[in-house]
Amino acid sequence: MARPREFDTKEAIASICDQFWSDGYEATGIADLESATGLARARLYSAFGSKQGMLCEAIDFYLDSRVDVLFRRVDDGGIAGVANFFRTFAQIVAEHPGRAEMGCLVVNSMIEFGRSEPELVERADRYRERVRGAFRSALERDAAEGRLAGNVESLADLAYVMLMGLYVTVKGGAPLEEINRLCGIAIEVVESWQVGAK
Amino acid sequence: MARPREFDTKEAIASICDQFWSDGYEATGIADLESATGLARARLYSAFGSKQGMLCEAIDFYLDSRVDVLFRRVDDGGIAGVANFFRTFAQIVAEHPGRAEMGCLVVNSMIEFGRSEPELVERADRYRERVRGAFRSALERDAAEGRLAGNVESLADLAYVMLMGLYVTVKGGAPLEEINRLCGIAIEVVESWQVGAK
DNA sequence: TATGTTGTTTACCAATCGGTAAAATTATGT
DNA sequence: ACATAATTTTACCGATTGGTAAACAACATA
Repeated sequence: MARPREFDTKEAIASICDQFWSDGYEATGIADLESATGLARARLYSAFGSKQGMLCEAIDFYLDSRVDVLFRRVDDGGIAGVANFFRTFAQIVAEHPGRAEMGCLVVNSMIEFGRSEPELVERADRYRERVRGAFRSALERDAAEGRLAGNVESLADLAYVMLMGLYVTVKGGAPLEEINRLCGIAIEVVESWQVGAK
Repeated sequence: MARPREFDTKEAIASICDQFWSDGYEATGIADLESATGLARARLYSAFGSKQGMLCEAIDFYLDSRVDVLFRRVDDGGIAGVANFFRTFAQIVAEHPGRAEMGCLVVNSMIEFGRSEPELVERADRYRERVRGAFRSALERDAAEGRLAGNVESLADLAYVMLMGLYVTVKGGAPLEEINRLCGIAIEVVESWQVGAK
């Protein structure tokens, strides 16, 4: 019941998210966030409290938008859905190298902060749960019909750990051919889970 | 033919390495490096040129000491050597959580810098080559005697990508049981490469 | 012992860091 | 129209950032 905000909070968070995502937390100054959002620092602080607070909101936004969009098609795609996920991954790296080199905001933040900030550890936990959950529910469909050779949870974990390895490798600037090879291997591994595949 | 250094350069680099390793590049200030080495900033700069120069030397030291020591036993250990590597990894996480949470200096640096610094990209390349090379040469022994079910390079790549995924997960503060589960899966995968294992 | 060369010490730099106090502005409820 | 409560604006803060210039000290050679 007073003067309303003149800017859209979600929009600001989206810009902040992109900034942290592409440059990392420590490497981005408040000035970078000002120019990314077009808002003066005092406005950012009155809305979000602190730089860490901005990161938390950015990660929440990232989880609710980017991550969810990325994994929604995996959720009920079966083994093929998981394999296609890695195919899409390779495709994005090939076609949008700039975006691919940003890696994953959560992975980047996990490495920058380690377990020093509980609020971030909790978000990292949620992230892992979402990723593994997507792979799990995808595989469960095939498992229910006896088409999966192996344990759902273990194979979902394996898919998760391969994906994390890929993120690190891409961010590390590995040549495209290497990324393609690694994605190909991941796809082979996933497809070998079909009963009678091997 | 002039005044000699009063400190051991290697020792200083080792301390600098530990500092960057545990706190990351951006998060460590020159003051931290001063107290880590016991040397005044001007001495560090006269010896190493710049903060980035210190990181480069730290990574070189890390590659020549830590990484090499870690993988020397893998080099000719066969499938069992690779499996034991992951067993040792799980053991270190369980027994020395503090050290484990530091992750890997090269992985951490890859994520912090991306491909923005060519000198670091080159070192990241060397790192990946060393890791994959260790897994490859380990597997080649068994492959030569027909005990390996699969392609050496692909399986070495898979071992590499799983290891990277583990580093990320550990650094992200995942609970010990989760790490143990993931390591167990990696071990199962590796051991399934023996002919007649499955 | 004089000199050139290097390392060490001390003090310092401009720039940037994250963060904030207070005044000015504006929509809303009455 | 007026008071109220929130936002926006402007200007600013002390602390820290990475980095350096210059005086001083130790060694090798001549």
